[in-house]
Amino acid sequence: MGKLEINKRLKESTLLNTAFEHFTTKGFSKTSISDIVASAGVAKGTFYLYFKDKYDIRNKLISHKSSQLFRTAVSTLERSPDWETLCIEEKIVRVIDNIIEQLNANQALLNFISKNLSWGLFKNALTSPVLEDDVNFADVYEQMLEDSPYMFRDPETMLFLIIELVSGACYSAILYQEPCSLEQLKPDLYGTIRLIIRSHQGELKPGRSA
Amino acid sequence: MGKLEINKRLKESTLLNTAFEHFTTKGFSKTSISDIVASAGVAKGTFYLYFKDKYDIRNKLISHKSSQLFRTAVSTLERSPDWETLCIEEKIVRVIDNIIEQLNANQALLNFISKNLSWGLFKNALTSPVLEDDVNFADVYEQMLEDSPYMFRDPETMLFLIIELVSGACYSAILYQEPCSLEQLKPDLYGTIRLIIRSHQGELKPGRSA
Amino acid sequence: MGKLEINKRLKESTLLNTAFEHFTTKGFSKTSISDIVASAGVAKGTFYLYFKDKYDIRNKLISHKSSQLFRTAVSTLERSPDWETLCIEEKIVRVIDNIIEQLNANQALLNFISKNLSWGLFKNALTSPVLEDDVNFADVYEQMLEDSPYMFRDPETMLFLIIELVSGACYSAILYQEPCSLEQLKPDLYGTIRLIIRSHQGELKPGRSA
Amino acid sequence: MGKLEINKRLKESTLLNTAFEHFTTKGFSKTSISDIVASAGVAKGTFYLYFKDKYDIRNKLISHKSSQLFRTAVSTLERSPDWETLCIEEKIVRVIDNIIEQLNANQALLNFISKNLSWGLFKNALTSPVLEDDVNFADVYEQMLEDSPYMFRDPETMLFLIIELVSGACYSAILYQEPCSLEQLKPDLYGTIRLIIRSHQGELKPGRSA
DNA sequence: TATGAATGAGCCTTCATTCAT
DNA sequence: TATGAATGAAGGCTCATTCAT
Repeated sequence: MGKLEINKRLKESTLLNTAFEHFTTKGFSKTSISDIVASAGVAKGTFYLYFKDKYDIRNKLISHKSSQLFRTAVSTLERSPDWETLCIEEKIVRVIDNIIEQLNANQALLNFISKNLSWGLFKNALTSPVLEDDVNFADVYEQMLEDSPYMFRDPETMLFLIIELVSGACYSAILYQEPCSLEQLKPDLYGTIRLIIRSHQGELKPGRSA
Repeated sequence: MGKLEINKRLKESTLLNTAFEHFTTKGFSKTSISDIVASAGVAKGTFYLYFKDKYDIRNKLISHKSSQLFRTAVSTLERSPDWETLCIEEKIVRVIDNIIEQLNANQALLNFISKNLSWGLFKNALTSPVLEDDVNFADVYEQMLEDSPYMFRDPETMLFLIIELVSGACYSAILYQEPCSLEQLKPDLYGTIRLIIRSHQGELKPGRSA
Repeated sequence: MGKLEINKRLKESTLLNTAFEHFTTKGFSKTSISDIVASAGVAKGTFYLYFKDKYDIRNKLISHKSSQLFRTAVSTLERSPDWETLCIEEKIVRVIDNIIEQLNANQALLNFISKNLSWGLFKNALTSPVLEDDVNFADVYEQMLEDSPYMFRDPETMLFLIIELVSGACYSAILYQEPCSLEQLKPDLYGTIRLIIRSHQGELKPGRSA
Repeated sequence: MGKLEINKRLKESTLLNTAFEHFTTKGFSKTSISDIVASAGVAKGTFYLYFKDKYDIRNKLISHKSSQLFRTAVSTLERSPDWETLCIEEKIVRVIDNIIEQLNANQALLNFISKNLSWGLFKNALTSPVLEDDVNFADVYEQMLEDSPYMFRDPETMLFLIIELVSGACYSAILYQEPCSLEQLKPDLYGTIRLIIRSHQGELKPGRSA
């Protein structure tokens, strides 16, 4: 990678970071391109060399940040000594919990992602990383399913239901303590997630034992 | 209510209707006050006699429309001969189903509501009607709980979980057929709702029988 | 006409005047709306209350200025004691000559009009005045034809040919002395105009004598 | 001409061609340098190695295209068996007619040339070819005059008047059918051209017979 | 000769809001 | 209560040109 190429990566990354700063601080629609480039220390025209428009940078940010949440969760959890021994239900709940805690600690990020996320964009984020080291969560999920001794009916819908539930619930509970605090919500929420998983769980795979 | 009072109500109502038309057609941020007042046939200044600003009319609209969804659902269902005999689980699923079908038939409305709804605004919509004949769903819900022979743990959270799940899932399934069509999603979705309800359902109330 | 109405007329007129100043000084494409409103002493938004865009004000200006050229020519010439006695050929040449002299004296105007004029716009200018007292040259021309004892074949094409010839020729001769000075060109030009007129001139009208 | 020299010519020619494509398709001011270089497949900076700026390439294009019109007309007509026998009046009318038909068949070119042509640039085009095989119309015209048995008063002005007349008239008639279609205009137009020529035509040259 | 990333002034236009009438 | 002319900051975006490589 030549010097010039590195420089370009750097610039794109700077723009993404400063844009994120502004989006989370004062919201997407109140952030202007001028704001972004001023903070990034580049000219306005430069912005348009890297991104088609404001929506483009937003979508790339969401993809990137979502991916990052999963990467952090997975790489943290994989280090727990008991990870490999856990059943899929437990694994999923732990991943969710880890992500929720990340969001709880970074409410600006939660606000930004929730307001701008759609399942389509999200699915995309999980499969096509923006930056090179973004994790591909789809692979991780598939591995979990494979490792499980059980078969699963419609794993995509299962994930979808879980994510929609979690994403709406967290937004409200973390940011507004509505209808209750996150801590109060968690048991119920995780209970519901387990119910969803179990209701999609089928028979033992041939030649496997629980 | 004097003639003048009626006239005012009429004007407010006209503004709400034309604003809704524009918001659902081209979105909130692309609708200008000019658009609204032009369609409503009043002067720009007049708008500000009825609403504080653009956000004000949007919020009132969401409240009103959400309320209307419930009112329509409940008043339709109450006419079914078997309504009174249904258990609460069945009642809730039917209400949800009715609303989902309304939204499926009116996707512009779904789009508008989903993009702009938050639990806080929503709860508000269900308890404090904007226009006089908007139903108070909180009362209906409470009545359902009272009619049920069972006790319920944390009914507000239960409703919250259900609504967050449904709202995210519908948005994606109806508008984008993601991760599957509405018809394909329904069994899973309603199954999950029933799981949530059952997991909150407690003992028989004293002196009641199932 | 109310005070407010007068004020609006005044503002439109001011905008037209300052726009003309800029267009003729530094050209259409190099004049910005900012330039215009700054000189006119109004806010930028105000411009758009009076004109759709830059093209709109340009077209209105051309119409207005073209009309004015004819009005000035005709009203000047009508005051000559011999005007009524002149034949149509002579009248037309005098009108053209008067206009050419106006343009010779106001080369910025010539430059502006020539670069932006098209026959369509021009015909429009001659028939539908922008401001109330703009003359309707079409009426004057028709009157000339009527007053003439001769019939004319295709008078619109005749006028068209004359105007296209004059407009191209003047532009070059006045502004660049190409292929010769205006004074040197005039005999030839007017000779050609007379030829065009005569070639369209037909028989005596019934019951008329030359 | 070395290989390198050829390569340069080729690049210049490619740039001219793609620029022409864009100018005629969407107009001069709406064509950007980016558009041109992208189509030409060269880098932006390269453009400035061949042309001073956007105006430079436009002017060169006009010169080239105008020249081409004449070259095509003359070389076509010279092939007619009767060409040598024609009088100058007839020759000029045929050249004009040929050019008009070329423009009628290529209205984008007409539009581009008319909007950007001035007598100065035009005269330049006819005398100083941009590319090597562009014809020098001035020579052809002079030859015509020489071949004619008649003397001509002020042949440059004569040509000037004809061209200004034709250029304005064609623009309007071909592109807008105003004030009438090209076919309807032609007799009048060519009649006028003949009148102009005849009015410049003088005595027989000494020692010549008609 | 050729490249193309970077520039940044400048463009047109929109629009929520105010206020004199 | 109602009007609608006026505001002017702010917006997103373009593009001719430069210059280090």
